[in-house]
Amino acid sequence: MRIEQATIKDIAQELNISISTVSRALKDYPRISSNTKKKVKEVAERLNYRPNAVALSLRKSRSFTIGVIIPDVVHFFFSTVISGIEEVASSRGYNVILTQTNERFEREKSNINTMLGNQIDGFMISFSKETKDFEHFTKLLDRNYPIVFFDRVPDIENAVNVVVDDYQGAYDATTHLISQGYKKIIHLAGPKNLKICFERERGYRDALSAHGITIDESLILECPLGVPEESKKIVYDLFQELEIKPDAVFANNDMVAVGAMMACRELGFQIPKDIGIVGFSNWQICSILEPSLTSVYQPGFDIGVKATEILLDLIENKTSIDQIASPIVLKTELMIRNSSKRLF
Amino acid sequence: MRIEQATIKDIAQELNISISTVSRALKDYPRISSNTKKKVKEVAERLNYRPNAVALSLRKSRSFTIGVIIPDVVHFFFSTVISGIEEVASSRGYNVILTQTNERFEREKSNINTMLGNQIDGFMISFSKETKDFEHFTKLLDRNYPIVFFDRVPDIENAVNVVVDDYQGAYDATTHLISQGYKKIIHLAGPKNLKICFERERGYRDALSAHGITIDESLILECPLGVPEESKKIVYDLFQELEIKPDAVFANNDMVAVGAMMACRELGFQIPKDIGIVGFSNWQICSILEPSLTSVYQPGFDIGVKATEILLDLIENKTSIDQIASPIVLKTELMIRNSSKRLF
DNA sequence: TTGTATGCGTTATCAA
DNA sequence: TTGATAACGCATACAA
Repeated sequence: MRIEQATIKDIAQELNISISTVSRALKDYPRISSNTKKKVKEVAERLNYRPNAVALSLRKSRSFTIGVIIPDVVHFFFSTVISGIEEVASSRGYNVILTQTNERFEREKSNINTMLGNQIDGFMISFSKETKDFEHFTKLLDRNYPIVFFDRVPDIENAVNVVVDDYQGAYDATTHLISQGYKKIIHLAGPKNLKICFERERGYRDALSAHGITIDESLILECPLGVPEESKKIVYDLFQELEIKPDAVFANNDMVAVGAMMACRELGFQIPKDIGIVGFSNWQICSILEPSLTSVYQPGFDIGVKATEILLDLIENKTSIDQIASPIVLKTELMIRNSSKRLF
Repeated sequence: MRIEQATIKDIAQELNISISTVSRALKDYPRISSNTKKKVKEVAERLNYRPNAVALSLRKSRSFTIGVIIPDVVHFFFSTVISGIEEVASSRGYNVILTQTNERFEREKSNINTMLGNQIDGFMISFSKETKDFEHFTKLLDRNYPIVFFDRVPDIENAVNVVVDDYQGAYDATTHLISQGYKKIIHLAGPKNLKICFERERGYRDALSAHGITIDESLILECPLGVPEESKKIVYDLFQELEIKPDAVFANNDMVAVGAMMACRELGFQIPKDIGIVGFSNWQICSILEPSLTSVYQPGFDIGVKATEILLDLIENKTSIDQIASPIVLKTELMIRNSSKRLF
């Protein structure tokens, strides 16, 4: 049933030499005759020998595997991050084990536990929306277990965090709206326990203040689910309520922005003439929508790359936690499109 | 540096009993006194013992890990499939190792090789666009190695394939366009070496024939890249060329359909009045676009679930290849939206 | 230059 | 009911 992989034992038998010689010959140890090396390699080739990674893991207590824990694979941003992770890991000879938590705290904990049993060399974690307690992380960090957090990062000591500059991204987005003459700007916020969302809101607030606009708390609305239907309803209702209508929306993410667009459309407002809209994430859909959606680009792939490089360096002791200036903050970029371009 | 996990040896020492007794107690072997069991479990709990999965793998030549090989993680369809895979695997106690080929044949082969060294219990594969030679698959299949192919499946003996009914989906889509009064229907096809694309084209052709429409080969255009820019240009150029303009587009996927929409918009055609458009995959964007895009829903999550269930059953010898009626074909569903609704 | 023996953590076989 | 030991595949300290 299972494949019969050749082992160094098979090679040794075939050549009537010891397995240690084979082992050494395969790894080009200096003190092995080149003749032996040649013969060993020939047989290895012929038997299609591949080192048994499991045996190696056991021997070295290292598995050359990193564990990735994310809330949801089906999410454009996370999938780009995974892509970056996979790219670096694979090029440096590591495997990637992937699990999703579906935004559940319990699954996050159990996934970590399973992976621990699998001797993985380190974790890359973006935690779930439910996660409010970080003990399962600190327990590992205390024991010096290599973990790099990305995007959804915890505010705890010694954590190595890789994030995008959510604050600056939000600040730029809001400033852009202001510069286009929009004055009464709604913010559709995300769950506040997520630092990223908090930071985006902070950027929004600071941008308003910096431009002398008083912050109107009733214009900051939380969209915990982050789906278009939700934000559509919220925006729709808000517009019905208010006498003086807002003239712009800065959304915590693109899906939420889309909901806002839908609401505006139904209410008969023109975008960007009556209402300006800016999203966050710069998903593929942004350029496809009509009007195209201005959004803050988050370098997902780069986050994956950067975070993985750091993790592997930690694992291979090429660096240590105290040498890393955490958080590592990657730049966002405001992609200005038609949904917010009122002045030319 | 690394975590010091407790082993059965530690438990044995603490209780002054042998490791075999500990091993057996932990697994509730019948002939172990319940007193011993209780003590062992207590200590295990206290030391936070977790069985070392790597040692287990070595011992059993089973890793409880399945390898997933896909072209690209950053792809809505594949990410939904992964989600389904992860769901089933995790609930049945398996890990998922993920690699992407980036549509490269060489990476496909090397990824498979790496995973083989990792003692993974089986493969789930959707092959790359470059893959035209299936020897790396047949070599494994010949040795009875468990593989389940999904979506992009090879036409080889003994392969277990899980696909959606691309033919029927395309047939339904085209029939729908015809029923809405569209007559001159373009097909934006995918690369023909992919069976899924071939099947979609076949469905298109058969639907036309079945309704007495002669197939015009000049209306079948290949969009190998499958990005909006490409199909936009192709459609734009075609419309410039032709005297009698086509009145509908059936696209091989949603992105290609979006390109067609863009072209139509620029050419001043109204959708769905002048031109009807139908895509394939039913991405999230479909309902967000203006007009919303009619598309063929592919049950990605279900594919992942079904394929994984079969793979795990194969691995656990709950079924055998000859008992499986391959291909397993999952139903598509035409999601009719505004881009093709001309009659009411 | 090569061989022997040990151990990584676990299960299974045999013996007690 | 329990214990000693071999084995899974490999790397390596120690011997030769």
